[in-house]
Formats: sequence, C-alpha cells, structure tokens
Amino acid sequence: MRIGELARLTGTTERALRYYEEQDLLRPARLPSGYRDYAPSDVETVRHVRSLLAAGLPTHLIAELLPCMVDTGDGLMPGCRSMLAPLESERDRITAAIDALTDARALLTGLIDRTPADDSEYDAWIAARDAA
DNA sequence: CTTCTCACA
DNA sequence: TGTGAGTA
Repeated sequence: MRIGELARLTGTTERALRYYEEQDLLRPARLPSGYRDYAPSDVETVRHVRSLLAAGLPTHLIAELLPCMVDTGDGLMPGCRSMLAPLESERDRITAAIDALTDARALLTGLIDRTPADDSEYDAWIAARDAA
C-alpha cells in the first residue's frame, strides 16, 4: 500500500510516516514510480512505534529495540534481556521528569494560594506593611 | 488526484 | 512537524 492509505489506517500523517522512515523506524520498498510501498504488516509496526513514542522513548532507541520486540497477541514483549537496561534508564528519566514537574506544580500552587482574592486584600496588605 | 523532495515569514 | 512549491 502507499503512504496515503497507511496514514489513514494508522491515524497518522504522511509527514510522520516519512519522518519514521528517515529515523529508520520503517523501511518501505519503492515502486518504480518512486512512491513508497508499505507492507500490510507496517500497519502494526506503526502502531507499535506510536505507542513506544507515547511512552517517551526517543526514535533512535525505538529503532534499536523495535526489531527485537516480539508481538504477543495483546502487546509487545522485549525479545531479549539486553533491552531491559535501556528501558529501565528511560523509565528513570521519566521518573526524574515527573519529580521535576511535581516540584514545579507545588511552586505554582503556592503562588496561586498566596494570591489575594480581590483588590481590598491587596490594599489591606499594603496598609499593614506601611504601618509597620 | 496522489506522492515526492526540499525548503522555511 | 506543518505547509507550500513545483514535479512525475
């Protein structure tokens, strides 16, 4: 099938599919016309790529891991134990990002909670400060 | 009409 | 990653 159909079948854009190829996530054959010729199995491959992308994995890592992934009926399974380390470090990276965001949220919440509800509260605060 | 590559107010 | 250009 050509790029348009694969895009439609996977809910992605043609732009993204060309990008995946550029990142070696997909290697479609070429028709004599120069058009990309995707295999039916690429529909599943694209779904896998997207789920891995959604998990935060960088494309270069997906390119390495995808060929080793085994497709059980319901989901993907690492085909070899050597994939464990990179997956764990990715998870650690995400955990760190979550922690940072949690801190950022706490900071913003603190500022929001300290915001006076109306102008009279500001006036009262200013008056109190000047009095002191 | 569909796809391709390349480039970027 | 969107978008438009100019093709095949």
